[in-house]
Amino acid sequence: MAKFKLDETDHQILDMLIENTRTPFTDIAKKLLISAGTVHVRVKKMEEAGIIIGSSLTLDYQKLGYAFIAYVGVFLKNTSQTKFVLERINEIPFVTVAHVTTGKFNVFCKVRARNTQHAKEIIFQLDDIEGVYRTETMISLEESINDKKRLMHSIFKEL
Amino acid sequence: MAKFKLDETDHQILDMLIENTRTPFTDIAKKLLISAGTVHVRVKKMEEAGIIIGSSLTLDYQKLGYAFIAYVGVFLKNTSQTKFVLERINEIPFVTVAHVTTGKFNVFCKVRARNTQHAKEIIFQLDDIEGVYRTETMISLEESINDKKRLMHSIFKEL
DNA sequence: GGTGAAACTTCTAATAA
DNA sequence: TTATTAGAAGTTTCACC
Repeated sequence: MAKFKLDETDHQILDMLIENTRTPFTDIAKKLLISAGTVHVRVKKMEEAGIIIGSSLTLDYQKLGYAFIAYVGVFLKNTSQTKFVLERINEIPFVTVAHVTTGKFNVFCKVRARNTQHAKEIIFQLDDIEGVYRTETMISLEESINDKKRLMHSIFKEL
Repeated sequence: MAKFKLDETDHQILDMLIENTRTPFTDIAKKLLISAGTVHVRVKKMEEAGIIIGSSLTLDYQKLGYAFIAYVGVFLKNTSQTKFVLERINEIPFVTVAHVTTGKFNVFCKVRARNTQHAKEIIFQLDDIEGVYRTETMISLEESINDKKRLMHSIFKEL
């Protein structure tokens, strides 16, 4: 697919929708001094181009009782087992992200849990996977940045 | 604040909105065999309770030319500098997440970049922060899970 | 490309059950 | 708590710039 070219208007539309996906197109139109129809067409184009993949709610996992975040580095006995281990990892609930990485670890996961005890259970499941040599856990004491909007701004400035 | 109790209907509403925040309440109502007004009231309550913090677009960063993901572990010269270093990290564009952690590293970051060269520039900025002893980079070769919906299902099953 | 208006759909709040 | 309802608001299409 040819690279999609976004202009300033697209950026501003994305900017408002990143903040709140339910921002009415009429509001966006008013702010950008264009018609609501134009906003609609542009959003549709970005969806069709695959720039906008979807939209999702941001929930307060703390309020839901899941405040514990850990990162787990996984060492494999053998790199050839990567695919198999990833499939097993995919089956473990509360492992929310997994990356195959170069560097210290072979695979790198993020775990979201209720508490220490719960996290321990999840990490044991990781350790139990055949082909996993050992794991190394980093517990998050405090989350500091998580700013999709700022990332978009940085990207737009460069584009 | 008292812990908010979500029932099965709330779960299902969240479930549909997590998939697509712009799902019309009328559609949700039809599927759950309740009225759109009820959906509206429940969503509003969950927003007021702070369970729903907001909503955001999912963009294809690959298509935007930002396919490179790295995790960077940061070692500090002195733990007392954590706050200062975090503030500096916050100022670096393309560092999208930072966690204070126990375990191997003092601080742990996620970096989103265009390519290796770009990532190198960002990591140099991390290294240059006063109080940072050294950093250790893990490059993501492949992202494997990232499923908010499955996490929600796991949480709902437990609640 | 964009607009503006029409037709259609959805939201939202008040009322009633 | 939920349903109904009706007016307000938003979306989406399209003929025309």
